[in-house]
Amino acid sequence: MTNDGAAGRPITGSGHVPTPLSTRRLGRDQILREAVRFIDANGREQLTMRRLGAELGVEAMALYRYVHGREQLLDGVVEYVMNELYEATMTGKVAESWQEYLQAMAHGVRALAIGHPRIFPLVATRPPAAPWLRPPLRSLRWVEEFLEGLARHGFTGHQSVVVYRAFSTFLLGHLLLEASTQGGEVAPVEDDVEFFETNDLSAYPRLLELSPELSKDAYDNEFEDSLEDLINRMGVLRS
Amino acid sequence: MTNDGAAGRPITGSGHVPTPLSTRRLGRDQILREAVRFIDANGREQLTMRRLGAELGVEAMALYRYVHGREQLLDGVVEYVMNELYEATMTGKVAESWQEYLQAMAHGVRALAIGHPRIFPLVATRPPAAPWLRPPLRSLRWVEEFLEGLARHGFTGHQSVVVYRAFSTFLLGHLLLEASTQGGEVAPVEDDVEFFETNDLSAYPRLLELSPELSKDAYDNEFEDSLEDLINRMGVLRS
DNA sequence: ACCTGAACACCGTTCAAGT
DNA sequence: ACCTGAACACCGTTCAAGT
Repeated sequence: MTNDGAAGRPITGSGHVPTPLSTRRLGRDQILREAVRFIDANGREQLTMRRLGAELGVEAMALYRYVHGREQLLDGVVEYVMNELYEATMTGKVAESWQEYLQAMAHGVRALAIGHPRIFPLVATRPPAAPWLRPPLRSLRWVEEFLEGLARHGFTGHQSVVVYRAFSTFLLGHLLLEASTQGGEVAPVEDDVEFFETNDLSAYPRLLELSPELSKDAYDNEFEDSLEDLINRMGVLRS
Repeated sequence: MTNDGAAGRPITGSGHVPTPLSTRRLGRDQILREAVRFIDANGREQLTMRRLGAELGVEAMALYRYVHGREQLLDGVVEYVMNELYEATMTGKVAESWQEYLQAMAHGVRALAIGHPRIFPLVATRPPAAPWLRPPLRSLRWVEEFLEGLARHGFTGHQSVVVYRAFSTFLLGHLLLEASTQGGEVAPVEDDVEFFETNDLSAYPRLLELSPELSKDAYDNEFEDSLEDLINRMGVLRS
């Protein structure tokens, strides 16, 4: 598709491999970047070794030189967006209070979930590298830095673990929900239409009564309010 | 595999179709039950139309008479376990207080997650029928009854919606985490070994220091403690 | 060194054909 | 009415072969 024409490829002189212009040499980073882009655009069901190859102007088999297989490719995709998260959350200026710190971390992860709604379920559900590396915080480097930050703000080791656990659970619940309704496999409108066609809500009076309120998008408030609750709860640890 | 021999099948008399004994006639329910059993045993990656057919002593194509395709089959699996949940939580004796009620509901869903750890991710991540039918509570009938129960215990419609939202988020975060470490695609021991072989934790001093505490299984306490917090928070609504 | 062609063992799904 | 055989358009992955 984005193949820039083997026929008209400019040959750049001297004997050796004529590195195609613009299309940089294939490599793990380029592959992962393209995979992320592809999933963002088409959903993870559509991602196929063969299609990803085609998108990069190469046969599927060429990818195996850089990733061990499809599963490892998906792990690589998770790794890729976690690196984005690291850049976004860990390289800015330091927070003044631990409350601000947790706020910044939470909003950073949320931005990832909203920015890549079709990738976030992978971050949330791929089998983790270590059993205690809890989704959606799936990067050793990120978690190390997170614990480090907590320590800087006066948390003991034990307290940090409690915070890490509560924090990851909180993010998983809120963001997986938000991402999966956003990056919906089905367009929301079509969804509703199909739904009311095939389901007779009249058998469910309570749902019928509350469905207007249930349909209201309240993710922003839910997130902010529960985050504040979480932070308050964590404050109790320190007293 | 469970095919009981077309060769030795007993013909039961009069002209019409000789319903095979023990192997009941193929039907949607039997297919879904087998699919659930199969995923519990082998994981959802292994579930294939062809293999499921074989397990039922039939070619894959025969399944299409009862389920529209693989996606619908997975939806059916979710439906199946949600019906189990309904039986488990909604047909017992009624709770005396709303706190007891929420406790019972929460523990019911947790029992589902622990009882079917390899199916729970489906319940948690399949695109929902309606955008406001929030995972992991993926049954109109169940949610209707849940809201009904809240009303019985004196919650207004608006309050019920708030409770439903907080409750679903809570369950999603806690149980998806617990289920995915339990129904692990990789055995936990093998996991740890592989992990320490391929990752040099010495670059992460904080993780190294805290890894013993991080490895501790604390799901029981985490669940009970946060559930209590959640219930307390919901209590504030009513004041 | 890096990519490809051909091949293998699988998929989901359809449809005409068998009983 | 219910199941199957054959076929189609795909997969992931391997490996010897090309340049």
